[in-house]
Amino acid sequence: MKTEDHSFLKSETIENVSRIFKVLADPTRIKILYLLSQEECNVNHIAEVLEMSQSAVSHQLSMLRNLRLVKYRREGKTLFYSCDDEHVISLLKQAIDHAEHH
Amino acid sequence: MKTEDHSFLKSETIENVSRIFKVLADPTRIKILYLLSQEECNVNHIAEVLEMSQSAVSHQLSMLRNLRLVKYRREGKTLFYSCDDEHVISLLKQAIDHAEHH
DNA sequence: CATACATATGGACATATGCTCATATATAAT
DNA sequence: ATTATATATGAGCATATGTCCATATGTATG
Repeated sequence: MKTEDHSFLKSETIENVSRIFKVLADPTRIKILYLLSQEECNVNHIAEVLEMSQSAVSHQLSMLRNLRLVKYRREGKTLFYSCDDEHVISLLKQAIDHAEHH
Repeated sequence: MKTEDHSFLKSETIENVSRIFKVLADPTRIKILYLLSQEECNVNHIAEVLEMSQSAVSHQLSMLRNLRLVKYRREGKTLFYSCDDEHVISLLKQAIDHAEHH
């Protein structure tokens, strides 16, 4: 196989792929996304369930929002977050499956 | 849905999932793994094709070796690396697909 | 308008990560 | 043994990341 025969990835593609996996590479975000894949949650609920500070959760949600991986709806003072990217959840669940069954 | 109804992830699972995605989160490793998914390569070839230093490539291969994502065979002075985890390659290719077709 | 509650955000700090540089190891050939 | 080639590795450094702390913003209620 010669060098010319490679199918190279566009650097834009590489950056996007990297971005997806970076999100999924942090234990906290894994927990948040997995939780949200099961049910819509408000911020304090996430913080309590995952035993994290409100601030830490909010910072992570901010990131997930910017990347369009979660969305939210408001109900009074409360924001309910939920998943907004089925494909990323699919990647996550596959990895979980793989990790659990070794 | 009550807190008790959640199916929680074991912390060991979370760590393993995180480990998988951390590997895939770096552009350099994405390129290396994608290249190796196409053909078996020796270290210098990888360095040339990806325009990286031999040292940088070798460090990354060391990591990928420790995580059993790549294997190698020796031919004289030369080491030929190839992929050794089909599941991780599958995750990578899905993400590439997703990133390319937006 | 004052207060309380829910969430967001900016700055600081500690840790992790990936690269470079220099050097070590391994193998082959002379 | 000496030299050349291929790869590995340790130390150091610059950048990125995730959390805490303090504070700001937004919304409802009295």
